[in-house]
Amino acid sequence: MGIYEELVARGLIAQVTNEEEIRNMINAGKAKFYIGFDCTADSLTAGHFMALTLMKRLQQAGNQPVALIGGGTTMIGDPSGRTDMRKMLTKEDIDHNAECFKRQMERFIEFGEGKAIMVNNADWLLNLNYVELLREVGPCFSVNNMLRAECYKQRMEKGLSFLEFNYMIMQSYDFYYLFKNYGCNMQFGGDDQWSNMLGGTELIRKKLGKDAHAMTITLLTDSQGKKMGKTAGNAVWLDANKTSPYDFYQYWRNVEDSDVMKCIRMLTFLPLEQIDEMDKWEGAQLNEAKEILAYELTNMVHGKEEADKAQATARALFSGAGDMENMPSTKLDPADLTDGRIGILTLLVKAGLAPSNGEARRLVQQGGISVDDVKITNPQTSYDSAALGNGIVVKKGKKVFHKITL
RNA sequence: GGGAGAGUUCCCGAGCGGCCAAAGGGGGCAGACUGUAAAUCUGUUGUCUACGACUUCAGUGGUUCGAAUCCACUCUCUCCCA
Repeated sequence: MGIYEELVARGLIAQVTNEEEIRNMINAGKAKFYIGFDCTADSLTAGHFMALTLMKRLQQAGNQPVALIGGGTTMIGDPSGRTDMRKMLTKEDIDHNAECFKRQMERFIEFGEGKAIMVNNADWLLNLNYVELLREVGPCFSVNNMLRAECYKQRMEKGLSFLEFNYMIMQSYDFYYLFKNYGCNMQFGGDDQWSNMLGGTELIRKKLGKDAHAMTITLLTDSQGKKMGKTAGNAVWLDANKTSPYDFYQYWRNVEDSDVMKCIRMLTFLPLEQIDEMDKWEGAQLNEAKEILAYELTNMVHGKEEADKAQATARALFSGAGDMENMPSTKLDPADLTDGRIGILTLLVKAGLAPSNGEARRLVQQGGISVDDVKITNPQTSYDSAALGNGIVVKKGKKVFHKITL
């Protein structure tokens, strides 16, 4: 089985420009492909994860990845799937973010001589001259066609600024530039990028008379059709400081039944035969599949040691015995105490378990808080430094455990 | 540039000058039930020194005993015409 067939079997491929040619190319390891990453934050998210694994799979098959940091395009803002404008970042921020991205990417793909390369489109986009650019690529774009593109259609009612309208042109120019200067012959991206990517292949065809290819990855959505990789609107980060390995593990441990196998298939590197076997599992047995999913992904992102720790901690917390060492914890400052005591509400806020005092109060009153396995219902409850000295375990709801020490 | 309309809490979306911290839905959080699942039912969802107090309805200023509601100007967005 070639890599292309494997990608199909894993359900990763959404759309391709020319199936025959792409299959031959990537199966033979002849593709030099790029994936663009807009660097709006200083860490990649679980949403980028699939793109990273895809780069890895293709690299393993002998293809050469080009990781494109969108230092230039980030300054425009991709309108696909958005209603708000992105805020413009400074050059320093973008450089910093790009550095962070690269470090994270190195866990997945190998950079270096003859291996993967990283480029930043700020290097060529920022110095473009408006009139020159218009004359160079302007004639190759049909406004009529662009307006028909799905990503703009959705925005025709909500409003679309000229700035954002140009995003497709910038992305197309990237592909054209990479094709010409780096011999990059293929682009990958999320399925929502399809029209932007076609803009690039069209531009290359019109300017150079050559064929370039594009392929989109199925977006990972849950059974409700929402993009995965977010909890309550917050991204699940790949940076351990922003989302702890334990939380990362728990995110995947908690996916719905109907999504586990899809995630395992699309995101892990487990052999397909094994996955096909697991497909037969149902009911409570899926819990095992979730554990495998969580472990595999944590292992890939944070390494074996962290994955082991996260798994041990999770097992301990949910089954009652074993290693509780690595649960998320907060160390209080003596200054947080008044007269040597701290109230439960303040404690919850300090530990980040509740955003406000009122929220903390409600949690307590509704019976959502336990301390050292004792349910707390009185908001006046407080703890002294002696109790805190030994460390206490606060449980919020059914799944959130947090250790407090002084 | 001319004309019409809109801006409400995390999101969508009601809102008569006082009974509005603001209906309803979604989402979130918690409780029950469970398998760390889903579905379902219940509670809750501005902040606080919490049977009370304080700050919110794009912004600024005004009218009024009293404004999310009325007036003026500003900003942003949508639609129609150019």
